[in-house]
Amino acid sequence: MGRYPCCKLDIDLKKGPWTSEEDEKLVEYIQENGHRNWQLVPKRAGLNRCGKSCRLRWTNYLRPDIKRGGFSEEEEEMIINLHSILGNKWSRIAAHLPGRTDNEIKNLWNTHLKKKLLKSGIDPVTHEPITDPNLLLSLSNLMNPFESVLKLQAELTEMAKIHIIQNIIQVLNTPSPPLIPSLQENYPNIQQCYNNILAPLDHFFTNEPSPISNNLSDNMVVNSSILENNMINNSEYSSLPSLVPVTPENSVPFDQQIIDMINPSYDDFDALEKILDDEANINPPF
DNA sequence: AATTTCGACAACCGCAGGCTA
DNA sequence: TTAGCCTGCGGTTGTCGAAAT
Repeated sequence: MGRYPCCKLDIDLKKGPWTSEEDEKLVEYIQENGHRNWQLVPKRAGLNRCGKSCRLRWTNYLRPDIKRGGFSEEEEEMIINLHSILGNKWSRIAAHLPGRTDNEIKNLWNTHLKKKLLKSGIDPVTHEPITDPNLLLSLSNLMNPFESVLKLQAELTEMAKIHIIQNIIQVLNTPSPPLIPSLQENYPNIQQCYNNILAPLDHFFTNEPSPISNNLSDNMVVNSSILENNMINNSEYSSLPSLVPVTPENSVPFDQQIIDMINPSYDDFDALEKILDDEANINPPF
């Protein structure tokens, strides 16, 4: 039954890098006899290697139709496109690139293309734009470990703040029974809401002196125009988690928190942070 | 100049499915 | 029919040269 014993039973077989003499022997033998049975190849070629090792050396390095040298831009693009369709099916990808081996493509992917995509903000697994904060953090570490972490933290903070303001707008636009009757009466449309509530809030997110308070944290450096653009134009804004109504267990009414937030007597940023914390507990943005 | 770290790539390992004596 | 080898494949490791310290 079965075939010849497997070569792995032979413990004296050589491993590791091939010498030029071994290469010569293997090439010479295959050119004369072919390689119908890889287990016989090393024995008949006079090599102290297993058939599997010979096969790999031939298919990945010695084959005459192998294209040596670096990959062109076109080849790299093709690999990326094929990978987005086929995934880690290296042999199937290699079939579309004459002269390239699956091993070569796999190595190129792991050493170059993965990083290239990450730097472009593309997830190398899904080929979609990166949205996972953890992945973004990894990417940041890859590019500029210290500076980028601070930048990313600022961006995440900005997103959280935008989320809060989105919720404020949503509350103000909620039809009857209104969640915040007093505010809705005072600001019946979105423009008025912005003029009277959000515009003053801009000062919370800039490093300019605020007419409301002079005691704002220097860390709040989010540009108000970015904030506005995000609120009005950014499609991601609409994908933020939906508002969870404040429950009676929250001791401070939500409208009172907003009023407190824009009140000139408000002398610290703690309340806004409290709202941010509450929001995070109720409905974490990520 | 010596040593360490990093990147690229060749080679190996182990598994799954196919094949054959 | 079936035991067990063969082949292909994807993941992982090892080696070596270049760059950095």
